[in-house]
Amino acid sequence: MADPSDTNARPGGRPRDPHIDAAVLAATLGLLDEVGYTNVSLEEVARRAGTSRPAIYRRWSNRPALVLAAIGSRLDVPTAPDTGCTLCDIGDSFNIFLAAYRTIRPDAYIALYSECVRDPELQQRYVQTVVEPSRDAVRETLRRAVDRGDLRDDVDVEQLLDVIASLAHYRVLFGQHLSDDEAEKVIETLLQGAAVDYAALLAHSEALEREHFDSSGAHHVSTTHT
Amino acid sequence: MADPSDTNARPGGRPRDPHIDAAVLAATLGLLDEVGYTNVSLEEVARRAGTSRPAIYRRWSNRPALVLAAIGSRLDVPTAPDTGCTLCDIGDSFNIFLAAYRTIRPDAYIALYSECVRDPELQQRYVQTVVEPSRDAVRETLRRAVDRGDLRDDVDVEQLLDVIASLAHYRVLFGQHLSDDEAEKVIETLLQGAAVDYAALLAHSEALEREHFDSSGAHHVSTTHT
Amino acid sequence: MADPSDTNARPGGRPRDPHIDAAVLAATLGLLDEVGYTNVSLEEVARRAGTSRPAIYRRWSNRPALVLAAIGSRLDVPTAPDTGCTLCDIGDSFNIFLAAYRTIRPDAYIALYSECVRDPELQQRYVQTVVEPSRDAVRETLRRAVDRGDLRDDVDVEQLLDVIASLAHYRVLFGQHLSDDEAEKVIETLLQGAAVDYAALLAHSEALEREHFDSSGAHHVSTTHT
Amino acid sequence: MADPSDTNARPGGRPRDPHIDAAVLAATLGLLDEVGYTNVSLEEVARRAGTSRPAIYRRWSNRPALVLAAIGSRLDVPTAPDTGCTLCDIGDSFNIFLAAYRTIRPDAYIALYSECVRDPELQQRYVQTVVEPSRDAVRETLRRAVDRGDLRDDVDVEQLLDVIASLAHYRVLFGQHLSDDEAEKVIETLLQGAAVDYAALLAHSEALEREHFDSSGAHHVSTTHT
DNA sequence: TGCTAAGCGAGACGGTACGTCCCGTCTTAAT
DNA sequence: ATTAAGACGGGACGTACCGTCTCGCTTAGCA
Repeated sequence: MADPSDTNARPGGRPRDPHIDAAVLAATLGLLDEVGYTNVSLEEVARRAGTSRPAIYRRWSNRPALVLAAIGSRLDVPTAPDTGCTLCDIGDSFNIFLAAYRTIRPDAYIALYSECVRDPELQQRYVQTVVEPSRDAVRETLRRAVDRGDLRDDVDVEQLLDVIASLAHYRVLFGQHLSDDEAEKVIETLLQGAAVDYAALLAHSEALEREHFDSSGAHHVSTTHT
Repeated sequence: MADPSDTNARPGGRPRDPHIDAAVLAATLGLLDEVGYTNVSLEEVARRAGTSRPAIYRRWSNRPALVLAAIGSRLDVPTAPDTGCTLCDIGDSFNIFLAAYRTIRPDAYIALYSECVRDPELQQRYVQTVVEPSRDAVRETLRRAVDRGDLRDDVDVEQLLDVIASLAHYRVLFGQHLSDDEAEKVIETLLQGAAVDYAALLAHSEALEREHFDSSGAHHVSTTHT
Repeated sequence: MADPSDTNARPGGRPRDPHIDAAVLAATLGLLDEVGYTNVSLEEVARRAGTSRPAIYRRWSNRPALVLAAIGSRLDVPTAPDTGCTLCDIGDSFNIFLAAYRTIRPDAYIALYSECVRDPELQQRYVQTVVEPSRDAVRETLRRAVDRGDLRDDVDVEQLLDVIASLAHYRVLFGQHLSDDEAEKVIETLLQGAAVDYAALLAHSEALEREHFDSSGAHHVSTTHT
Repeated sequence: MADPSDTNARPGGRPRDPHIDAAVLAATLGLLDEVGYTNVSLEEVARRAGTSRPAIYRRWSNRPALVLAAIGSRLDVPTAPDTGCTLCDIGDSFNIFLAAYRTIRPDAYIALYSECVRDPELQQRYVQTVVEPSRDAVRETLRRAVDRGDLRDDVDVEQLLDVIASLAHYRVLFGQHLSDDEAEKVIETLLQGAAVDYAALLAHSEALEREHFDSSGAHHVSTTHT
């Protein structure tokens, strides 16, 4: 995943110097921390790693691939908490997503991802490296909650995952990290629901739709509601 | 907002040629559509607009500022729907957020934003140009729902907004646009709640916490749960 | 000559601020001394003179015109020495030509002249400002020597002037200023002649020419000489 | 000399494309002929040569270095004539110096040299490329004349060279090329001498000096002369 | 153990685009 | 009417970096 086995189906010839791999990854991370993704130039990485640009290109096909590998080498795999307190565990989900942002400067992810997007394979690797591990952990938490009967068993876990993950990312993206209190409140809303009476809303919606369907063409949509 | 009034509080001096403004914005949008944000070079923009790089720099301080202005000039301000059907209106919220992605290629936003992030002022302008207008429209929808009594009045509208907006962005980001069906399901969860019995969960959580507090120092946290 | 009367046939309107003239010339000379002709930018001149570029252009049509005026304002008109010693006076000629180079850095002249060359009028003004005054002084010296009977009266004074002036310039140009001793030796050669027997050389030359003319076509040019 | 071997003591690395060298030199000469030194922009040279600016900078460190190389590639090395007629050979010296000005537009030399002056190494290369070859040829002519006994053997050949070279340059510089007739007259003066009686002039000068020395302090310099 | 060739390291290349300096001109307001 | 001064449109600069090519050396595997 993080190792440069990309282009490494090598039968014979001179073997690669493994010190270069390590030095390059370290230089990349250092530079990334200091100047941000956009300003990581392979030129400078090579300089710091005491090697040359082609040596890097031989290992990683391009800048995003390199940086992704470097980030992957630093990120550690999160594990799902299991405190017995469903509410606490779910509340902790946000922290799991946010952990990655405490390891690597947040803006790096956006910039990196913005380049990965252009290459399907790279994008997939990004997801596998950065996104999936956290989701796996949270997914387990949610599954457990469903299993315990704490969450409704018709809940689409994957979708709930999306909601939580996206909110975490969104807030980091726009500069306002989610506080624990806010996280708690969001969880409350998600679990309790925002509607006073969802069933009523649904009924009303269906009634309207039916009415609209009946009077097709005519525009006398009566907007009666509670 | 989109016009280059940045540096334009001019008492004397030769006035700017407005044709250049228009030509540059048009060239920028064209290039953006064709090659994506990363490959928009001011060199080429200038070439297509039939002007010079300095003329662009005089109007916009850098590439993200230019592209942001160009995008702003194309994006039109969304308005909140008011069909009388609360569920429909809220369901439409996703579309409002997604509209921006149908006007400009999605990857452009990520790449652009990843550069805006580095400059607080630019970031703010990004938010004002790209993010806020949609949020304003959706906020109105949600407010109206609360006013009607369709949503609980202790709901934090801003937070709900975040949840909806973030999900929309997240899915676009990772390449899987939200279908109408999915949107409907998400709304259902949000409004109805995911928990079987939220009150019970809360009570349990608090019980655990109390217990933990009582036995301070001792680490015999009994993980009793259903 | 030095004053900016170039473009100044002004009947009415707002009068020019004479302080600007002086400030600009001073700024030009200062800059010229510091950074050399090539690096004198009107931008910087205007800045130092506390005025604007158009104000300069209004007075002098371009950079060489300005610098020429500035140099002219510093150069003072040389006068012919008259010590009674013909040899000394002529020897002093070199000093007269070199004086200009001690007032303004030599490389400035070359660079300035290289731009003046492109405009006949400017070139003429350069000659009038920089070249002629010195030549006038030396011409007087030479005339006096002829009048006294110290120089042969079939000597072409203007040509002798060229020889002396050109040597002075040439040596400055190529970085080796003429020492007094060298000057003395050159004068000696010029006055005494380099040939052992000029008449013989002339006769031989004419003989050869005649011979060559006679045997037109045939190539038996006998190279007999002393 | 003319080739860009400046920075080319290369052990490893990709070799330079020699076509670019040739194309750039040709483009430079073409441009030089058309628009003059000052208006030779590396931008345009690169455009015409079908290459890029950095490729030029890699070969020549700056504009004067490039143009000098280009000129050097066109100039051919002059050889000393040896017609047996000393007078003719010497008369031809002017033509040797002027030949360079018939190959490349004269103003280019001034402008080029004015930029070379600022860099000692460049200036030296200018001299080697443009000045020395002609001087070498003429030096040989003069040496031969001395050897033959046609010129006095106490004549400083190098100085005589300076006089001839400087006059040639001076006249070109100031726009009046030396005609053959004028050249002949100058040679006559140089060889025959301008003074009626040089020995007398010298004696008088020395007498004056002695007198001045005797009456040190006292200023009764009697200006007696013939 | 010696030979061959694959593949390595590093240097330099050709080229794109950058952000800036400065030019010469136009415009407005003031005199 | 003409100035002073600000700002404009644009040409060119010198540089950073990209992705690639070339070289000479190292080393594994076959003889």
